[in-house]
Amino acid sequence: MNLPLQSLRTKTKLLSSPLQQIQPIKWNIQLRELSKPGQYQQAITLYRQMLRSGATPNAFTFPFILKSSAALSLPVSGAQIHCHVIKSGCQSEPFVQTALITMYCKCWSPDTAYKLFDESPKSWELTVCYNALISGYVQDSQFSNGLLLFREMRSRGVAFNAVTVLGLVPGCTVPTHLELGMSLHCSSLKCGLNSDLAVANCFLTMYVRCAAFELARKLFDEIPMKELITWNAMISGCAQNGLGTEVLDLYRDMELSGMQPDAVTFVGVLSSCANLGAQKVGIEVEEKIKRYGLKFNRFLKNALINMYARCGNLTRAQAIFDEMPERNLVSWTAIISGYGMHGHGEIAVELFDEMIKAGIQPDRTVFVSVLSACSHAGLTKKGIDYFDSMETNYGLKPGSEHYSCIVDLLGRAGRLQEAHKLIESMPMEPDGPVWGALLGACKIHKNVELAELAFTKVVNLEPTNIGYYVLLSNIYTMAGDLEGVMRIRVMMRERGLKKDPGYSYVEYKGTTHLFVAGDRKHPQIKNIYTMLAELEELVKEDSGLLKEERNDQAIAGVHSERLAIAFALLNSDDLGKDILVIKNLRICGDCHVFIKSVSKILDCKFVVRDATRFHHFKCGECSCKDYW
DNA sequence: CTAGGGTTAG
Repeated sequence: MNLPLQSLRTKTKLLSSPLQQIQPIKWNIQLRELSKPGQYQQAITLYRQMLRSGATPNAFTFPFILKSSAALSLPVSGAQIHCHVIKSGCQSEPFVQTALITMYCKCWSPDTAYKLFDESPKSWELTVCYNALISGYVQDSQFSNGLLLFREMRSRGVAFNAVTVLGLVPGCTVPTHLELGMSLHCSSLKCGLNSDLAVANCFLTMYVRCAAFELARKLFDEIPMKELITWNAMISGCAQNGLGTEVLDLYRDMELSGMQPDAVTFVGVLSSCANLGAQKVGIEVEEKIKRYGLKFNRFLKNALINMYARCGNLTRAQAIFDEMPERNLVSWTAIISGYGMHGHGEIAVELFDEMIKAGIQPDRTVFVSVLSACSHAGLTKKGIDYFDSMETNYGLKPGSEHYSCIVDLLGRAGRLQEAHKLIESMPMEPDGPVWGALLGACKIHKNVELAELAFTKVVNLEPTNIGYYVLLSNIYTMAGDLEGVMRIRVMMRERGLKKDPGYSYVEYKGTTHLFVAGDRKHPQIKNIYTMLAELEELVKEDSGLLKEERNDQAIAGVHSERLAIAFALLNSDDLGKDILVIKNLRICGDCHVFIKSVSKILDCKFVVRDATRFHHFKCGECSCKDYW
C-alpha cells in the first residue's frame, strides 16, 4: 500500500539531487574544513553551491558560514545568511544565535548584535556572547559600551575568562584608560589568567602603547617563554612611541635569544631606523628580508622606502618605489614626504599630482606631507591651493596639523599678518605647533611684537617645551633686546626648566657617535677639539662670517654639530665623495653659517637632518630656502 | 559536524 508513495519519495530525491548530496552533514563537514584562515572565501563559495544543490542548511551549517562571513567582514552576505537562518527556523538554536551575534559584531554592527542578544536572553554560554559583544564594541571604537557590558556581565555573576580580557583590553591602549587597564590586569592575575600568553601579550601591548615603559618592561621580563608576538608587541610598541634605540636593543636581544623575526618585527625595526637615521642597520634588515623571502611584502617595501628617505638615501628610496608593482597611499606618502624633506618640493608636488591621476584617494596624512613639502621649498601658491582643495575636492576637513603647515608656509613667505589671521579663523582651538610655526616665522622675518604674542600662546599650551623659549630668546638677541633675553632666562629658571644640551649624532662605519655639547667622553675627543679649533680659525679667516655669530650659546649651549663635523672630517678618507648625514634636532642660524663655510673651504658635502627635514650643504650653499 | 582572542607602514 505504501509502495507507490515510497517510490515517489525515492524518485524525488534522485531528481532533486543527482549527486545525492541532499544531506547537509556532508556539506557541513566540508564547510568546517574551509572555515579557517585563508579559506573563508572558499567556504562562502561552497555554501552557495550547497544552496544551489538543493540541500537545506541546518543548525550545524550556520555557525561555520557565519564565521566565514564575519571573518571577511561581509555585512551583506551576513545579513543574507541571517534571512536563511530565519527561513530554516534555526534562530533559537544557541550556537546559531551566538554565531549571529559574533557576525554582526565583526561586521561593525555591534548594536544589531546587542539587539539580538537582548531580545532573546537565554541562559546558555553567556560568557561567549558577552565576549563577542565586548570585543565588537571595542573594535568599533565604542570602548565605553564594551566596558558597560563587562560591568553588566560581572554584576550578573557571569564568569569572565581570557577571551573577555582580550576583547576589552585593546580599548585601554590610550593613556586615559591605562588605570582601568591596570585594574583589569590585577583581576586577571587573581583569576590565574596570566598563564595565557595571549593575555600577557595583550597587556604588554597596552603598556607600551600607553608609553608606560617600566611596567611594560617588567611584564616583558617576567614572561619566561616569549613568543614571536611577545617580541613584536614590545618592538612595535616602542617603535610607535619613537623609542628607536630601545627597539634596536630589543631586536639584538631577540636575535641572540634565537627567535626568528618576521615581517612585523622588521616593520618596527625599519621605522626605528628611519627615526634614528640608522641606515646601516636598515641595510642589514633589507638583506635579511631578502634572505627570509619577504621581499614582496608591501608593508616592508613601504617601510624600506620610508627608512631610506629618512636616512638621506633618496636614490635607493626612489628605486624601491619604482620597482613596486602596486603602490598604495602609504607608498606614495612615503616617497612624497621623502622628497619634501630633502627640499625637492617640485618633485613632491609632481608626484602628488601623479598619484591623484593614478586614482588614489588622498587622506589627511598625505596632505601633511605635500603641504610641508611646499613650505620647505617655498611653493607658497601651490601649497595654499592644495590646502583649499582638501575640503572642496576631497571632502577632507583640515586638522590643526594642516593649519600649522600653512602658517609655516605663509610665515616663511613673509605673510605674517595673513598667517595670524588664519590662526584666528581656525574652526578648532589652535594647538602648540600652530603658534610655534608663527613664532618660527617671526624669527625669520624679525617681528618681535607678533613673536611675543605667539610665544604667550604657545607657552600657555606647552609650558615645558624649551625650544620655544630658546626661539624667543634668539629673536630678542637679534633685535638687540638684552633685557628680553634676561626675562626669558628668569622665566625658565622660575619654571625649573633647564636648557637641554643640544646633541648631534653621526653614523660612521656602522656605529653611531653621539656628541653632546661640552661632553668630553668620546675616545678621540682631544683630536676632535684640535680639529675644531682649526676649522673655526679657517672659517673666521674665510669670510668673517663667524664674527656675526650671535650670542646664542647663552641658552642653546655649545654647538654639538661642530663636534660631529670635526669628528667626521678627522676620520674621513675621501672628503669629496663622502656624504655624511648628521642628525641634529634643532638647527640654528650659526649652524648654517658654519657648515656652509666649511663645505666651501674644504669643498665637501654635508647632509644634516633636523626634526623635520634635510639640509644639503655644498660649495657654501644650503638647499633649504630659509633666510637665516 | 556547533560560538569568543594577542603583534604590521606614511
